[in-house]
Amino acid sequence: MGTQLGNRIKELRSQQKLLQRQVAALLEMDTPLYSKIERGERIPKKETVVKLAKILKSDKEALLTVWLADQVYNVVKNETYAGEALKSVSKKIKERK
Amino acid sequence: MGTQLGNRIKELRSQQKLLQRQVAALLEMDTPLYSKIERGERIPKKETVVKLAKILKSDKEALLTVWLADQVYNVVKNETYAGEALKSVSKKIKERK
DNA sequence: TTTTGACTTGTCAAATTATGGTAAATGTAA
DNA sequence: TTACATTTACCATAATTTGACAAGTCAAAA
Repeated sequence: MGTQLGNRIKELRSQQKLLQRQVAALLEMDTPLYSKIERGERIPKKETVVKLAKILKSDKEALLTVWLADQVYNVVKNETYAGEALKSVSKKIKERK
Repeated sequence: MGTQLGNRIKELRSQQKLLQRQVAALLEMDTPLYSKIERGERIPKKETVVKLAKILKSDKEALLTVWLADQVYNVVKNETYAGEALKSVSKKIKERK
């Protein structure tokens, strides 16, 4: 399958009428690697997501959120107790200040 | 620091009056490694958690849930948008059947 | 149908991180 | 101190991740 981030940046790239090759160049990576990110075969670094937000004129917070969600999903996707675990982490997170 | 799983198994082990050395032997690992798991310096494999549930006469589901929560927490702990990301993953998880 | 350009696939070496162990240090109770 | 439980420090290896390159597919243009 794909990732939320991959789907989103592909959509944004189309809207901006940019080629993978062009975005890849701005990210200073090669096209195949960028292609893999769009298809969810690779998850980019946080720093790359920040650059992508600028290149694609998108909201940084929104992109970083889906990027993080993709990573969390990877951890829990095949787990029986994913629901309970997520709930418990949400609670713990809220307690931090 | 520490992990939920580490705290829980330490508690269970004390209740059973077992030594780290004994639990480690049953898990077929050495004591320092088991010690690290209790203190949250290492996250054990899923399989190890299942064995631990038997050794410590605990509920398998409960231990696996905290084990998974520890891993999710590791991914999001320093992230600004952790709350939103967790929420989005919870939603996605509920949709799967 | 041949060519062109965008995108994808497969593979690989290098870098990074995880894992599991040994030896030594520390703590603690008798 | 002595004996034993636990922790810390370190290290070698294994597994995973990363970024790159070569070659492939595919669609549209010529």
